[in-house]
Amino acid sequence: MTSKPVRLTQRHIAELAGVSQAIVSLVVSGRTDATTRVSEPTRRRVLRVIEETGYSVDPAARMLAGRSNALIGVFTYESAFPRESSDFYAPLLRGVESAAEALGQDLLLFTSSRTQDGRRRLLHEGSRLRMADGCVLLGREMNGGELSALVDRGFPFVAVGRRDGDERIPYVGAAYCATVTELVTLAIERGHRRFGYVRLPYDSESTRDRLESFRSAVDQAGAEAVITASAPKNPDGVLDELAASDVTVVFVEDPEEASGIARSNRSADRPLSLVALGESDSQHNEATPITHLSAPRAEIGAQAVRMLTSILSGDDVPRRVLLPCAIVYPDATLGRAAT
Amino acid sequence: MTSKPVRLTQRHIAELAGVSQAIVSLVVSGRTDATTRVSEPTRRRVLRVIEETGYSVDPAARMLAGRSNALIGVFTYESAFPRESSDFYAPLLRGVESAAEALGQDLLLFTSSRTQDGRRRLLHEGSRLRMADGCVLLGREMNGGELSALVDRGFPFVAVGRRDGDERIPYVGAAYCATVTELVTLAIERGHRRFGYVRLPYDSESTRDRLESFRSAVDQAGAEAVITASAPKNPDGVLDELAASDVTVVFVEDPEEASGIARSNRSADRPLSLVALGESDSQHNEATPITHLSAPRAEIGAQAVRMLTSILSGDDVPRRVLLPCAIVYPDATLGRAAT
DNA sequence: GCGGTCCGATAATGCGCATGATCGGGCGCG
DNA sequence: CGCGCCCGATCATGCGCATTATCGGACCGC
Repeated sequence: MTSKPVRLTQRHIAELAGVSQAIVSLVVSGRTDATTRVSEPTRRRVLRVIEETGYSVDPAARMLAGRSNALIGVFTYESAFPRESSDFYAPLLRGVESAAEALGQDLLLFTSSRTQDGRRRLLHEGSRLRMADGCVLLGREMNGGELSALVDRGFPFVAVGRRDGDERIPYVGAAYCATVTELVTLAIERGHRRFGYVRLPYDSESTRDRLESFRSAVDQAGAEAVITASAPKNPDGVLDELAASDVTVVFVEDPEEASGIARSNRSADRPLSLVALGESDSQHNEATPITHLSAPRAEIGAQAVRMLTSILSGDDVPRRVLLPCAIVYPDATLGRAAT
Repeated sequence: MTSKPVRLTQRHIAELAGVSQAIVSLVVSGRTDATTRVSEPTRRRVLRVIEETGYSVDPAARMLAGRSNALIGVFTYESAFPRESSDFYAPLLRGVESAAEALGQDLLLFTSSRTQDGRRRLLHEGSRLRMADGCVLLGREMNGGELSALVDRGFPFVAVGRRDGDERIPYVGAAYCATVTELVTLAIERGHRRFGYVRLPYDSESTRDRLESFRSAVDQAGAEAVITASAPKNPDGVLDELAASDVTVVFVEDPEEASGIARSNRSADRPLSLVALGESDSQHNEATPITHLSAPRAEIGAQAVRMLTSILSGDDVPRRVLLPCAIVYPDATLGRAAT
């Protein structure tokens, strides 16, 4: 049963309705230009035939003929539907989807990109990026060179997350900076003077951003900062190390790790104050809340899509946007320092 | 700084390489037909120019010219990245993504045009369905008429989930039937004779499927079935009602509801045995496991994509597939009936 | 009655690519 | 030397649509 579908075209519709193909085109695209018009009876007749036949415009042809196709590319450096760090992608994609929906755009997920040690490559021979009008880029880490190359080629895109390497790169990110400073200030107010910081092992704009804001805020307040590396498997070790440094409050970059540390911490002799500089889905389910910073991921995704469509339509909009973060449970695990 | 999008075409490449456009086409599509050939030096020259310029083919044009584009459409009746029933879509999409990746296909998510009371419409004027080579359909409920219309138009697609309305509809689903029967048999073995069943309020193939298998398996065993409606807000009420009917084991369709009922149940005087006929993500985090049935969602999604590509390449493959479910924690909440 | 105007519809063209038809030239063979 | 052959490359066309230029007719005012 090999189906041989006779492709319906505007020409067919035109014949059935007794008009020219051009009229059909005008009707379906709903254009009511000053220079071109369709009489009401004709329009109705065409619409009726369309309805009866179930015709729909061939998007490829429309795109080729010069009109954009309302196709937004979504490139994720890792799997878009991961089992693990779903708390990272899921809210972003939710935002992307809802904005795309609101704008009448479809989403093109580049799943076919060849992979190099688990990560997808943005540019490679036969890249299909151009299939979309423009592209939203998602990933914790991105290759700055690739982004610059994209700019060079005039391909419209928006990165999600701060990318300061090349100033021509448009992005939407989270204003970690301000909120981290705010959190430090809060801790100072509550009497803390020695700050621990558990940092993530990799070095991206956002990690740097957070660390720098932390450092400078702590310095500014004349307090002390003790930076230590992440050790997800060994929360006790991290805590011991920091406690030995006499810190009274710990800032943890990775929210998952923060959960582990929080658990150890609760059973410690003298629990430290704890702040997570991020948010994981599991934190919602957690019985005991942690004071943490929350990036507006859904909003960031949505904003990225909106920025992209603005760019595509030639509007002159700000191309580097940082959205404010929230402080969740400010009183949960950020207590007063023992005096 | 409005970028001048100088669209690179095969003609440009051709000029730069000093050949004709046709040669470029042959090189990029890698066709080595018997009738057309390109000498090695020429091919290399063209490839070099392509590399230097970063050209890649315009998919719309290629599509229009009749070649497929390795583009798989994904249509979800609801949001693809929902906050709520993410346990439904997420594993399916994970499977879809991984299969697409393995097959070198990209994914086109139809997020545009949400028209009828929050549900997306599959067919509507201006549908972009045809931009994809074929389409995978996801959703708890689908409009059978629309599916038939798709078949009529010869559009290649595969539904996820059993759709028996029109026998021409290809699908990949879960073999609930066999596993529900298995679970009933297990309960019988453990001495249960009066079975409660908490059903979902809507009527789709899968709910019907489960209920019917339940009914017939219980009948077959000469046991009694008590069917009651879902009442997610009132687990105590449901339990009381069933306990009053002297049932000793309860089958709950909705996994979320099952969690609620399980909680009430544990604190009851005489806990009933409990079986959930589905799986939610929250069940993984739950401290106390529930005996439940698990549909291989990721595998179903992957299989749907594979079936679609097979159909597209004209292979004659089975078009209605049900994948076996698993029974998880068979001993957790399905105990022996009090004698 | 005639030029002018506006309305409604059509003809013609090109978007970028794939592909069958065509072409030219080098070479072997008789 | 001439014929045919095949390799390598080009030409020409059409996919379905949007769009511009064009056309014909009804209607207006003078």
